[in-house]
Amino acid sequence: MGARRYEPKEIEAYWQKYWDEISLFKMDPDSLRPKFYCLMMFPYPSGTLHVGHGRNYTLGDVLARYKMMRGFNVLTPMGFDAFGLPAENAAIKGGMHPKTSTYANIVTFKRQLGRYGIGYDWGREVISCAPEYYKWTQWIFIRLFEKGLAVRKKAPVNWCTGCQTVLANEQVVDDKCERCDSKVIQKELEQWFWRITEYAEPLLKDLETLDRWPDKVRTMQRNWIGKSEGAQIDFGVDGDDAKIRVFTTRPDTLFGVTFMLLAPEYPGLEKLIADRAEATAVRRFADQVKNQIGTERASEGAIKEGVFTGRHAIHPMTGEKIPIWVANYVLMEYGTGAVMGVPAHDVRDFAFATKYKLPIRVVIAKPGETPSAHPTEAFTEDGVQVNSREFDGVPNRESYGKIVAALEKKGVGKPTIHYRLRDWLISRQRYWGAPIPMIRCEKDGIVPVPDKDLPVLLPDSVEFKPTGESPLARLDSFVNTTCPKCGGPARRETDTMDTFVDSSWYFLRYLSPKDPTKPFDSRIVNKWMPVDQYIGGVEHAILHLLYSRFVTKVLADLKLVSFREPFAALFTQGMITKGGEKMSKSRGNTVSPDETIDQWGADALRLYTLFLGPPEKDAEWDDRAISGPFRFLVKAWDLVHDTVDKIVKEDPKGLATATYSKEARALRQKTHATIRDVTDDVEKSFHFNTAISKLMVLVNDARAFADASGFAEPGDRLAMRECLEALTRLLAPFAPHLAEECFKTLGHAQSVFRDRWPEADATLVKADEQEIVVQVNGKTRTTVTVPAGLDPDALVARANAAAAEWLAGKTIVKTIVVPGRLVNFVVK
RNA sequence: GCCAGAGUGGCGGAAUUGGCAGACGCGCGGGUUUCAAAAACCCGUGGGCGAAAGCUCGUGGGGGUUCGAUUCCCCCCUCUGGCACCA
Repeated sequence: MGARRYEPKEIEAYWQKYWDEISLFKMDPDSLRPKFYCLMMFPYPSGTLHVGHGRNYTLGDVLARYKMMRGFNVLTPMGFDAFGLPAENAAIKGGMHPKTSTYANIVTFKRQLGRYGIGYDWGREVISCAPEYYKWTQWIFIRLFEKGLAVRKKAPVNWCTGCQTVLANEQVVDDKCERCDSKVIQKELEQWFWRITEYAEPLLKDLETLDRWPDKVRTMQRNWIGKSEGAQIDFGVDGDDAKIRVFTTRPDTLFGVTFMLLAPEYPGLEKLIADRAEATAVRRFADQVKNQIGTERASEGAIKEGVFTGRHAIHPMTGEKIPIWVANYVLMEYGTGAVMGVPAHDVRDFAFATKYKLPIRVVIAKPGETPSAHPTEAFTEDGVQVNSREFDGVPNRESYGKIVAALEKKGVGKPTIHYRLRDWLISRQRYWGAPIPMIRCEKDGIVPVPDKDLPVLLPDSVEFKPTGESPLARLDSFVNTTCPKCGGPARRETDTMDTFVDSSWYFLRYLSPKDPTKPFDSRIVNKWMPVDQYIGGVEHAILHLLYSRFVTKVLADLKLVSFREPFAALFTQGMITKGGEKMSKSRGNTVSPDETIDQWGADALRLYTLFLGPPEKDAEWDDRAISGPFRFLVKAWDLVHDTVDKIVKEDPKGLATATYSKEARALRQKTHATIRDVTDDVEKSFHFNTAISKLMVLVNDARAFADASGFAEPGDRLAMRECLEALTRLLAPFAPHLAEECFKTLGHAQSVFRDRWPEADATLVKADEQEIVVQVNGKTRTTVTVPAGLDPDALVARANAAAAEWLAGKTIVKTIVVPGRLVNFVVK
């Protein structure tokens, strides 16, 4: 029986304190070792952690500890995305001031992370709501303003009726607020935007360089940016000097245009209809459509409706008169708000034309076929031009460019690219965020706060009930100021910034968290960035990751950093579910790490979290199943403590020259195969679940060996010692407390994390014997155990003998030999 | 609708380049121990047939390629995620 029982409570606090004392997680700025920047998405400090949150930090901690053992100078910082609505909403409901509750929650989070045995370089902690941090968020805002990338403009914006503030496009899901699920409506407001659209092309193109990001995330970003190539074409208006510019991806269908469509919000609409008999009807229709929201209007299922404006456009190539309609399915947000209607080759236009009995003209046909004069559906495939004058007979892929060239020559069109991406609306009419550092002066207009006056402090005492206007606007002492240019009376901007601004650069601040003179030190940042491994939830696939990439590119263009992508590798972990649902306080299905640690210990919790399944996938939490990993820890502990006295005196130098029994050789083989497998699982795929299962197998095998051996032979003692030395190191990133304790038991004086990860000996990984599958007609009948590397003829002979029962009376037509694997006899 | 990803025992999940399907763990059944229970340990555990040896079916469904398919190809079904009147 074990000399000492495994008691997690007795060892975990000790080692946590010890790691702190030796500054295990402190990055060494002067080290010559290769750097490894291991970053986990910093959390919003809500009430308390649950084990679902814990998965993210556990993964990062395992990686950080592993990389330490591989000889890297590891940077693993942590901080808090501390501005945000939940704290403010709680305060409104009568809770504490957001600042008080946020800092209290941070204390809780840090304590919980500590109990997990998760270590960080806490000396680098950043808290986004601290003035020392948001000073630099404001500083970055001003740099963007100076570059013309932070602009105030009037636009239709998303307004969350629950949060009483505007939202970015990315924060609206199915017409609802991503955060609170309230209805989101459109409002025409003047707001601050960051012009991320200026970077649409590099944001798209550089995705190609991110080969260590999940394809899924790259695809999502690509779709979100939504590039489409086409042409802009100008149509004249009959009896008016107006021009209608359309964007189309199908200039090859130009000769099939039989009507024009305008969005109800089209700016030139009123001028076009003012003197027309149809004006009243058009206005009524447009107003009605404008009042529809989101999916009601803009979804494929929605009914296509429109009205004739009484006006005609002039076809740029044929001079034909084309009726102009207003239609609900034309969106002002995309393209120019005007579309050319080609019913023969666009399903939407076809539906519209059918409904309003508009002409349908086929201009692309399948080669060799005469198109129907009355098509029953839109033909959207490739073909050759017909009814297209000089382009007839040309395949549409070729005519595409030729038609654009012809338009260009006439000065009425040119190739164009459109993106779906919208500018990033960063204003928020709420309190708990970084104030936008701008001043409005009647004389000088919008003026940035001078750098020397930063930060613009967020005042503590404010009545912050949401009214649709920023709470700061009601605080005269905040609003009233003087113009930095003319010294006259001026008013401060009272909106605060979207919290995604705070999180779009925090990974840079970790590198000089206390620097009072600048947001980050370019020299240090250029050395440490990009992040070597970023770990976080897939819910940030677009929002945070796109914004961070954008800000990085802007900083690169400002010559403040020398890299254009912040995260070289990204890992997105899956959710942990309970009862098939996401863990959340409101569902009441959260599992507390504190209680789990009280019952099973931090190492068991970590191990079970990792053992649930591959970390990129969602996983279902089963309270009972943690007993498996716990029992494994007990077995590993007992194995070390039961055998240490018997093996400890052996000199490891004898390892290479000793003689080994068959069993001892098998143990050595298992040890080295496990080193190889666990290393591969960690290194290649983060598949810690299989790594742990292999360690379980090793412990089971080693236990059987220990029970059978009296350790009288030096070979047995050496093989066992080798196994335990490897086991404790391999286990260390996963179960660090237990590993440290066992490492000490084995006689080591320093931390296992200051030791080296074991190396597999390739010659020992190979087993002495192999079990070969013997098949007859592809069906497994038996197996034979043969010496490794037996020549094929001898192998077939052995297999033949073993399968005699199934081969009797048959003729062997063919024999398939896969060395080291199987022999298959094909018989008749 | 379009684009990804997935579908394997009662459950979570394993399976190099196609080569013993179900590793490892939970649960379950039986046993040891105990006055008893818990814990621990040992044995068993995909379905069907069989006393057993063994046979047979089996990785969402249907076809195909192959000596051999969870793996490759075609068609279909279901689920998850993303996009969705994007011109």
